[in-house]
Amino acid sequence: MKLITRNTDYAMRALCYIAQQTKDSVPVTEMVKDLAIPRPFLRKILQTLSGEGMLDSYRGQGGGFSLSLSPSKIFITDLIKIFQNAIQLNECIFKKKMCPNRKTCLMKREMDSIEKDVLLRLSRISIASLISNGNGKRSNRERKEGRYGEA
Amino acid sequence: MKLITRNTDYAMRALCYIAQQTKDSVPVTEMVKDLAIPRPFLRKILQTLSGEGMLDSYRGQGGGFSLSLSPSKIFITDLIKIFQNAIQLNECIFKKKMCPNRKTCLMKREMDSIEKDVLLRLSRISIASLISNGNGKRSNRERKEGRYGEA
DNA sequence: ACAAATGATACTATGATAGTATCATTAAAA
DNA sequence: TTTTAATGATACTATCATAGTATCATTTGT
Ligand code: FES
Ligand code: FES
Repeated sequence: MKLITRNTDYAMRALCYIAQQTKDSVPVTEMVKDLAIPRPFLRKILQTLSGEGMLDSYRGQGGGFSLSLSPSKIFITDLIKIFQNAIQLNECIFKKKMCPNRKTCLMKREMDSIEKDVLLRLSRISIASLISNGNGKRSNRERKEGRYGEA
Repeated sequence: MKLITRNTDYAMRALCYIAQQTKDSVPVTEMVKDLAIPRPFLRKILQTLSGEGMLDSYRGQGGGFSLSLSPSKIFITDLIKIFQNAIQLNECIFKKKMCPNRKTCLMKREMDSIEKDVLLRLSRISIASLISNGNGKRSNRERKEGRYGEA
């Protein structure tokens, strides 16, 4: 019963890391040093993020990755969508088969409600909200713009 | 991202089913007919429940299973504990390794909080609460009318 | 030219989930 | 007492998601 898988989690942290750098772009080599994530795995994750438009990438020497979006506009739910399968807490096994009445099925109703709650709460966690407090310094960009986490 | 796996779900439904029977004990054969769960799988699940003290079992012809506890004292969290691994929504991957400060780690704090919420809500769902309304086996009338629920 | 980076893509490993399959034992009923 | 219908115990298999690895190609700054 895991809500967050490693690639999602790693992605979060990598994005936090990048957000906190002042450089124009951050290479994997550097992240690996600080984040202790297996290099090929992190590379794959970053490539995916790049493909999904969350990161801009720069090839060649001196290249690396930078955020495409403001840290306050990147939410953990975005990453879940990218890296994890269905956000679906229970599968409603007896679809058409036998549940007497899906509209009144308490099991389904409760699960749906819990799921809604979870997603709502997750959808409030942004990169900005994570780096704005305790998890490290704020970026220059944030400091300049006076942004404090939160959407 | 699944909160409830099949064995937990099947267990819930089987328990609901048993709770609704008037007989002293319900055999697997009968449950399989109505619940459309693969027989050997359901058998395994019920054996586990029996071993865990959720069901009493009666061997031999005319045997079967009956609830050991009142339906209002069987909660979905009990079943999750029995059938699923750790209830742990995120794994806190960077344990002692690198998280600047575990006490202030926002990621961890948020996840812990969400997890607590989910468990609280799940801990309120009992067999009794599920059978009190529309759920569980189809009534004789429904069976006669050939109604197969569905939304 | 070389070194340092990403892009693309295919492959492998592990573990959890979701089952199946058998044989042994018990107990009611014929 | 034999048959039959049930559970007990236990081992096996299949599938899928997660969690990675491994290579080669391409780009780009020095
Ligand atoms: S089982 Fe899916 S709606 Fe009741
Ligand atoms: S990463 Fe586990 S506490 Fe911050």
